[in-house]
Amino acid sequence: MKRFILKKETQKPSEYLIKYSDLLNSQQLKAVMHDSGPALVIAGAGTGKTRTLIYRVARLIESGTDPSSVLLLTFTRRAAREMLDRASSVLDERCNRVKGGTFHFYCSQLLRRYHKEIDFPAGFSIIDSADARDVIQMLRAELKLNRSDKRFPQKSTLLNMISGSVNRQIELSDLVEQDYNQFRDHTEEIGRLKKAYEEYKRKHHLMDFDDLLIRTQELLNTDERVRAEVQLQHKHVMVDEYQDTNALQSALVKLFTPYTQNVMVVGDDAQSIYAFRGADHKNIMQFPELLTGTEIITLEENYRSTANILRVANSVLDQARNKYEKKLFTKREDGELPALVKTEDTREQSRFVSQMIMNLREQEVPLHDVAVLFRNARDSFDLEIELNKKKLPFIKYGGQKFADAAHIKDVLAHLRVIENPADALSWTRILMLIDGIGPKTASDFMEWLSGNTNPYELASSGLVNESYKSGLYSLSQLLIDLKNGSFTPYEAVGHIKEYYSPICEKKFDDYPKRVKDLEALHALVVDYRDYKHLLEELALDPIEATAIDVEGTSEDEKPLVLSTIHSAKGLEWKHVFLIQCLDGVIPSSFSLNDEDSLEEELRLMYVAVTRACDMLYICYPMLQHGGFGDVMTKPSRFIEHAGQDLLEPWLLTEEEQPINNENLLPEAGAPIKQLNSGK
DNA sequence: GCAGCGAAAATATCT
DNA sequence: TTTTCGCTGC
Repeated sequence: MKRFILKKETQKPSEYLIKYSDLLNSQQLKAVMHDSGPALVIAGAGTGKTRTLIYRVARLIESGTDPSSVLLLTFTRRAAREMLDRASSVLDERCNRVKGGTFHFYCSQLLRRYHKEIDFPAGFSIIDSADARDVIQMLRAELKLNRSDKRFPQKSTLLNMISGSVNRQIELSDLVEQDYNQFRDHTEEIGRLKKAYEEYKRKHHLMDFDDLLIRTQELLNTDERVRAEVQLQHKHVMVDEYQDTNALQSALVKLFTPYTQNVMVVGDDAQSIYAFRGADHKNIMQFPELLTGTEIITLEENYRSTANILRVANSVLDQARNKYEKKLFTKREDGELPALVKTEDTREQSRFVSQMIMNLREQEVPLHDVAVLFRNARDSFDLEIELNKKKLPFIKYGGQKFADAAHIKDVLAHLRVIENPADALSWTRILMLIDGIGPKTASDFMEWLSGNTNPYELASSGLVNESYKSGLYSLSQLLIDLKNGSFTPYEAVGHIKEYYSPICEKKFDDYPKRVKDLEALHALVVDYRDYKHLLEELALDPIEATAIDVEGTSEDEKPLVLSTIHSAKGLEWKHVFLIQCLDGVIPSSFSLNDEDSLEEELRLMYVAVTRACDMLYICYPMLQHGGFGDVMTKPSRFIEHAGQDLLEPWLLTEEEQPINNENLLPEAGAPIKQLNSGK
């Protein structure tokens, strides 16, 4: 029998403008050229995962795929933006028309488009977890659940439970049983609270982060027409950082999957660090079961780190109980041996790090190629003081977000009631700012507000009491102005700031700092066209950097990066300092009793180590100054047994500097290390 | 019903 | 160390 081969209608490699085969290794090329059907790319740290995705986007578009039929789901919106920008620069502008963003962002877009089908108004508000906790707190008091003799969980714990059951797609009662055994007597009340919370959100047109995902799932599961429409829009779906998706998100991937089954997911099971959000690192290995016929491509050549850094990384991973099928290799040279720096205390650690960074800067290493990483946002507080002292500019990622601060939320709440008059949460917030109005009065106003066509005429409510009359009038006047004035967000925030500043001064002792933040907010909203976009952006894509500048950063030198390890995911720097590398910090003391959590901390350590290209410095202080005197510390168990063939111990020597004893370390340029061979 | 104070408890990582 | 709770006086 004669076989006739039907050629697929794709361009031949030779016809591509971009010379993919020159730019990529064979495995990367395989992923980039992968055409149809599901694919799983297992990409170890530093193996060019992002590069592969970027070239795949370019390749698809070069082959004639309509950019708007490509969906690229990433972990942060910043990541999506950067990838598409880079794809545009290797190919052309068309790449910027690819649909990209986080699951939450894409779902919010779908829900706004199909708001009728889910019986919500298009102007629903998205609430962040701080808002969600406030609602829960309120309902908790309302349901009188806190009156019980036995301890009832705190609002954050409650939200963790509710959110956990949603994201992992398991029953709340089972979750309480498994993970919160100490509260099992309250299972029934917790269930009631969950129900009340859901009713409240529906009534006031609010959606929390989980709702964005769950409502989309419901919509696509129940409405065949919408599902078909959505699936038709995707020719290709790509998901980055798939190891950090949860059960709900993988269900969504399946629902987005077009009939062509063109789904490519990329990730590294050894870098899964979001279990606390319901992510399951096993998810990625089970992807072939989600979509049958999955092609598996593995990237193993690391281009980022020196061989010595990779050896440390591998020794971390070797401690895992869960063995990862990963043998990263590099053609890079050994490089310097990573340093293990033991300091007297946290102060000395800060002085060492800042001094080293100044030395590096003198050796022409730009500040921006250096990063300091840590487990918790607060672990860098002391260093921040030192950097300020030395006038080293830095930017910090992770920790409390700018938009989480109470004063920022206060200001934005005024805009939110304009956008969504049913947003009782924001109403309560802004009413309680007025002297004389507490929870009871605020809730009386809520009563009046529901079903009132002009909620901003607060004076006509018949609730006006002498004690808060003037405050209420000013608020009412402000809101009416905002509603009718058709201001830009910049003008609106200006008005609110004027109204709010005196309140801020009275409410907070540290108001100078907060007033400065308000200025920053004001400057920042200049780019937004309307309230809706502003509020949505701030909820889904909060300003990542929490801090801010240093005085005396005259030059436009790009700053040093301080970051939590979580926020450092996917990034790399030439020199990386890992500070506070202590047992109880990493691994966190909360994780010590649980195998799975401990394993996640180990992966976190792995992520931290693999961020470094040229040089890695692992630092820990021997003493921790606490409230009740000094506490001896233990270095992290993950590095405790690393031999001197892996990590070179550095001995810090103090140099006498009678003139200025702030500067106890050797001057820049002077040798700072000695081999601690004698131990 | 509100605000302020002191005691007690919890305490991270992020969309 | 900071946030939350409960109590007291206005």
